[in-house]
Amino acid sequence: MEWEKGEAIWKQIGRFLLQDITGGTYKPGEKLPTENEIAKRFQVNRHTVRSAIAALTEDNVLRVEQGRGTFVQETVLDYPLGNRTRFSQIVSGRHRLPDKHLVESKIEFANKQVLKRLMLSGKTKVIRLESVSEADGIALAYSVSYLPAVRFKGIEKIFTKTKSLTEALKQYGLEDYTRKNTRITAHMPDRRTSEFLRQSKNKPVLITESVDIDTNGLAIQFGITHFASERVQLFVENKNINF
Amino acid sequence: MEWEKGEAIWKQIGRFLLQDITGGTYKPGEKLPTENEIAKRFQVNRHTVRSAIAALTEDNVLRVEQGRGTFVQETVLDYPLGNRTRFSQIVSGRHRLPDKHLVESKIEFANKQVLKRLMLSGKTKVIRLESVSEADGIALAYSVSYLPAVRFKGIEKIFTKTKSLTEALKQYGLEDYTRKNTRITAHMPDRRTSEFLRQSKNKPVLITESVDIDTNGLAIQFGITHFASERVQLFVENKNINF
DNA sequence: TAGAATTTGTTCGTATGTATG
DNA sequence: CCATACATACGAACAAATTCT
Repeated sequence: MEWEKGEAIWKQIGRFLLQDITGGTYKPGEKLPTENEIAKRFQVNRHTVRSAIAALTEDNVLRVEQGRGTFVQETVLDYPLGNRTRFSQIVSGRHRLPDKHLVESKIEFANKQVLKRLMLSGKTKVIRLESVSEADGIALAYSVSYLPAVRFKGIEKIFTKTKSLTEALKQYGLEDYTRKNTRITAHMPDRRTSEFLRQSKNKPVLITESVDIDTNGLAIQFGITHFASERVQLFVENKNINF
Repeated sequence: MEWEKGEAIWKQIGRFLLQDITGGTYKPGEKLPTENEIAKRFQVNRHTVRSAIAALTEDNVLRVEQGRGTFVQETVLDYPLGNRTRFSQIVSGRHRLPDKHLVESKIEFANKQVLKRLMLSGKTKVIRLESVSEADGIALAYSVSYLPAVRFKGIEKIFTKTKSLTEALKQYGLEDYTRKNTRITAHMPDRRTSEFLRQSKNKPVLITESVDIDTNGLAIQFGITHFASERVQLFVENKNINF
């Protein structure tokens, strides 16, 4: 291997690695060879390789996990939290192919939390929809939604066909709805969640709880969404309104 | 132990436990006796105790951790993400006593990420402030802030005295500033962070990255805040603006 | 780092009381 | 009076997570 003079070798190695990544030799999420192997390939000391990796880590191209290896950083999806956030629109807007499939649906009595969020009371039946959202076949989120059962009877069938809650709601005459507010927490995933997201048990999930309301202010959906923290970051754009 | 007829035993046990909690026998964050011990105390089967605990967990009074025990749920602080979010105001507004103390401050050259967020370029010096935010003496967040060094020279001294960034900035003639946007992610804490937050290594942290700008649109602060996910939940209130 | 002890989670089975038609 | 369903309560055994040594 010949090195250009006048530029640090680690910088040149960094460029080589970057080419391998952009060229597709190492794909997002994939493990790079060990530092020793890379050092052998370029005929340099391991420390030189580490400098290159450190620079690429700083630039968010690589991610190093002690004891495991070096990985190509997955491109994280910026998920805006607005009052008109629609999953499919966001993903398509990023030139990625959205998909959302139903995992399970059933009708049950609402518990206290669901009742409160849907602004209901008494013994009320709700439809519980579980779904997994993907972009380019990679799982991004696992959601549980609750809708009033009387108003949206049979919505799970339409949801399965259209793969979109927005579309399904249209069939019930709901042309428009907005998000009231969103609560954000972080937790370790339970087994079910980490399996759906195909994400390590040791990586946390970002959880949003939100309520959608129709134009009359009636609650139509209470949703709990578990985002794979590895692949999604939430984003709040603050409108510059001075009160 | 005598049980009232006409009401399930587990419901009565639930009330006893709730009294112990509201009465202060078990304080927020504290561990309850084991299920077996509680069962022995009330002379019932462990399952019966579990029913009572399950109900209190549903009501967000208790929190159960497999292998560790049952704990009194800490009251979580709703932390709104708005363009005028001020830590001290939020905490005082919840009738809790805010405190924010400086851990470390130094001047260094900005790295790429900081340069980009502060909308700067070239080799620029920034002030790096590390601080821990508390409410009633309980750590809620650990923050790292970067400010342009030229403009805010010596701000760490004023910050230490006033314990508030807002106040410190006023001394530099900045009467007002707003938050541009906020990025939210979740990660496992490094050792330093989990020590500052006095939170288990196995509990995630909620991380916000945000930029504050002055009334002229100039970036004045880039901050990375690590919230104890156990004790804080973020909150986005969606303004109901129909475009 | 390997294993024991502790603690909660899950799944059997059994039995009883109560409400419903 | 009977059949059925459901909630309650107990007991035992084992699985899974965590902590400590």
